[in-house]
Amino acid sequence: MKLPKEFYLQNDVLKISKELLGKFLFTNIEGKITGGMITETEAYRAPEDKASHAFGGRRTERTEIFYSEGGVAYVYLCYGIHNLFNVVTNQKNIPHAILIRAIEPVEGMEYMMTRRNKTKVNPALTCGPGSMSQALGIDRKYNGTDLQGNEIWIEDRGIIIAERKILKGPRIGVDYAAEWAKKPWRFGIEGSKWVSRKF
DNA sequence: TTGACGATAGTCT
DNA sequence: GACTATCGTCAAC
Repeated sequence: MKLPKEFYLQNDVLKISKELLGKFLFTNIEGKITGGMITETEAYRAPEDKASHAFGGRRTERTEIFYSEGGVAYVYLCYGIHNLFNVVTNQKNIPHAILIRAIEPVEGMEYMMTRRNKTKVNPALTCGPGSMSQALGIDRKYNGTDLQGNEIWIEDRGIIIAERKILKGPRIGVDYAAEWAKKPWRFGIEGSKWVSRKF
């Protein structure tokens, strides 16, 4: 069951970030279906969130997709090397997004290992936002992709992560955002080894 | 037109 | 644990 459009239109990006844990992210790229269960997310809540690219309501060619209605992908290049995949949420003109940082592999392990040049299925394969995107074949071409389509989508397979099983911690790599960097807006599944770093 | 700077990951110590 | 490759983006010149 693909998550419906309404899921992404909810207004509480922190709540959606937690609800995405235990959902299944899939891609069908170059004829290869790959995917897994989402185990780690981070919320970005502009305009007030200094750590967001859309901080202060900034609109540029890159950030424009942030202002779309929820349910589309925001993919950008970080450090000149890594493609980072985000889900845009909320109503049109409200620039909220969720960075998907890690998945537990479920489908198409062979393809993911080839893309990542790895020989084992372990957290290095799909944990960390750059690694995950590479494993799934996501790059900047997919910026703006509608998650209701057949290239990238998220499924609900009936797994619910209880609030008490959700780990929370400060977001990674956003120290420049001062007090906003300290907010516990990074979420993970307790006990999962499929996370990019310890909480 | 140009220069400073990352929402990282892999390698080396 | 420290070091850094590498290039698109953005704001200033």
